[in-house]
Amino acid sequence: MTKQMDKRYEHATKEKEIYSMWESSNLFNPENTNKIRKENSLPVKGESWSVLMPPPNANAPLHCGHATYSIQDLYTRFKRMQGYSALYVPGTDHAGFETQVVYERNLKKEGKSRFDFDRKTLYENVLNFVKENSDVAINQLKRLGMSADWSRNTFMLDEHVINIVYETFKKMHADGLVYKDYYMVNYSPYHGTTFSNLETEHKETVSPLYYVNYKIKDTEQAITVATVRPETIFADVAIAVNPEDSRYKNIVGKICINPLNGREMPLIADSYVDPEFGTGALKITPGHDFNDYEIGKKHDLEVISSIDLEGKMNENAPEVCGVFATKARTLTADLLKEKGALVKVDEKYVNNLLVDYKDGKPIEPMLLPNWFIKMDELAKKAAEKVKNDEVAFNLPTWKKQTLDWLENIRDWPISRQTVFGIQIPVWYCATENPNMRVVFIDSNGETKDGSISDLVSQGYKISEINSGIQKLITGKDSKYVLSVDSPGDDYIQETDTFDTWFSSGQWPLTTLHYPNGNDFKAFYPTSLMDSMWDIMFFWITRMIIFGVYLTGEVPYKMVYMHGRINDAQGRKMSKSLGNVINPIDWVDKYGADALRMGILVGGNTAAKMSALSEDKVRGYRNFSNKIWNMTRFMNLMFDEYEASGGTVPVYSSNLLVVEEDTAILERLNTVIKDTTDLLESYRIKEAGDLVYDFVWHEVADVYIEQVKNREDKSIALSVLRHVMSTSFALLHPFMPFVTESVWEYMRMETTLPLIVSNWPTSA
RNA sequence: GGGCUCCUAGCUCAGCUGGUUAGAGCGCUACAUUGACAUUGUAGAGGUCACAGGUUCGAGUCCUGUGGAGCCCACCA
Repeated sequence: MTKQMDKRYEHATKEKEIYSMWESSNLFNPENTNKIRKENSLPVKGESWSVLMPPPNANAPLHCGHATYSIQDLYTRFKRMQGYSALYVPGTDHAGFETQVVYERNLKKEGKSRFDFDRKTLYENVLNFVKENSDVAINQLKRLGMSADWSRNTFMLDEHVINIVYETFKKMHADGLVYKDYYMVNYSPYHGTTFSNLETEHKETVSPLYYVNYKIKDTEQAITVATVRPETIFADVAIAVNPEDSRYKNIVGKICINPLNGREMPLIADSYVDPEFGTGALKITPGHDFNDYEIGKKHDLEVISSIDLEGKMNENAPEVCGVFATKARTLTADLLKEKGALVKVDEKYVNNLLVDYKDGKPIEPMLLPNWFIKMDELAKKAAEKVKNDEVAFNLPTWKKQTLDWLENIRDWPISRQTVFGIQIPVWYCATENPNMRVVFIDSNGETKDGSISDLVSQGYKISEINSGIQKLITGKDSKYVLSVDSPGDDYIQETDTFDTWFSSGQWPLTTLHYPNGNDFKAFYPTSLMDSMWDIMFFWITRMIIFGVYLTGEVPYKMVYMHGRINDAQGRKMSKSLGNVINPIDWVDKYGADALRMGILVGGNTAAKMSALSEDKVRGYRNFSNKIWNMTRFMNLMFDEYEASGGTVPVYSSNLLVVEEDTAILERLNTVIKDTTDLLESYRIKEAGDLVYDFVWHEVADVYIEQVKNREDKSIALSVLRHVMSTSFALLHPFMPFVTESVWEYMRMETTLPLIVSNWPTSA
């Protein structure tokens, strides 16, 4: 008699027990599982198989999207059972900017801001903030059943990670791929940092359109220009019209007068200007507009800035100097009106305002010195690999999109003005760069702002400046030394940090300890990369770029793009809709297996979206219970038969089976083959559906009913045990907990846990 | 403006390279339930596969167009 089974499958207690059994037996570690399989005479392939976890934000709870990590776990379990040296490498991210934003919100509640701290203190505070709850994500991932090797857990700010990132930067610098330049960047005065193009959005906004007259020099004529940003007129340097525009042909080449400051500006012709739009005349402000900057370069125009880094008007706009740009807009309009230059205002004009993706706050295009990576050569090499199918994609569209992006790539601005991140390893000598501007908190707690030479002559020591530094602003041509540690007492380190994607783009290298680590040798390139399509360009493509650049190989052989998990009605989950599902709630309620099945089989992970409903998850909870009760019933039959003196032989093909047995065994054989093939071709849903249907509607509904009436119980039970244990093994990657739970009730000779048992093979 | 995807039962979706009476889960209806499971079983209703053309012996599946939904990229002052 085996021990009694509960009437129901109690997922809450079972899942806890099972996971700690796996963990304490070290069954997620490929070296150990290989050893165990060998000891048990199970086949071990020499080959390794690996997948990296896209690092969730360390201290934030998981959202439903993270439940898709089940895909990674599914394949790890599948490959582990097939005898590969299967490794799932976990990790968490510092999520630099994201985390800093959250931290700053907390500061705001305390009535403080980032400006109250020097750089170092602020960094330490944010890091502690992250560390306080750094295991939130990890513990929840364990609840989902992730069989990741936690002994290899990597944090994005681990020392070895930072070192690799530094080495890469040095190599890129040595290869001439790094440069510093003034560049029109997406600057957010609100966040105090720049954003990459990928991190900005356009938001439809009603903005008044102002029609402004610019007088033409030595005539009574004027040219009218429409603009939504009159405050930038202070920085206007030209007016452009389309060369084909007959209305303006006779005035091209003349000089017009800036209505605010009287600057003499050329009237130029450029085909960029759309004669149909507005008045057909465009003011050119290279200091505050991306397109104008390009036109300005083409026509060799001066770049003037009228807005500073805090979003306030500067000395080039004396009438409104110190006023925030948005406010200055109406003030400037009033000024124009006074001067008789304002023709009319269209109050209902709708345009697309550039904002940041995080808070939707306006972006100010600004000319700032920035560190860049030259992308053309890097992208070209990566594109070649993609073109040659050195990496596979689960859908052809992802290959196409990757190539499109790689072929139209622009240089990558990698400096961010956030504190929480990996500081760029560049140092500036104070004496060689006397004009660098420094903002720092001195030993009296006062914030000082000025050029380094002025501050030194006021008696400040470089050491004092260094310890209280907040921000260093250097020019494009400032002299610098590339170094991780300070090259001397006279040096100040660059305060900019790397874009988070610069470090996470090297995730396959950092987690595996490139270039000399054992894991790098054993597991690179990895086998699978699974991610949602929204970070295709941020992350997936950049990992390819870094991987190819440093190792000559794409860091993974296969990219599986999964879709977004929507609510039951197919709507995107969002706080404002109030339809956000906490995945852990459903793990509590229905079990991790049920949630995993809801994602993996209830929807199609490869589709762009997939709806997740509570009904579905409940349905799969019922399936868990079905599995449990099938096992329970099999045990009751075994007990009864054995109590009457019978013995059930281990199944073998020599058994004298009847027609009913042959039928189910043949089906089992087909199911093994099809499930394996479907999984190998990444058709997860179909594989899961197949086993689900077989277990419930063929084994339980039909075969078990037949067994009830069988006279030859020994044969029937032997076949039943074989069919059940085999199909539960097929189900294990989908529903690891319940299948492992019933495994010990299979009355088999082996005590080997299912997780390291053999993947069934068809006859 | 450029590119892409989707439209199959009340709901959420499968149907891969075209081939028997179009499938699943949930929901619904009726019945059953004295060896496990009511988190159960059996049976059933329900679809002119968005629409219109075309290719084909044959189209949900391929092509063209129309309508609807959505996504990505770029962005007009």
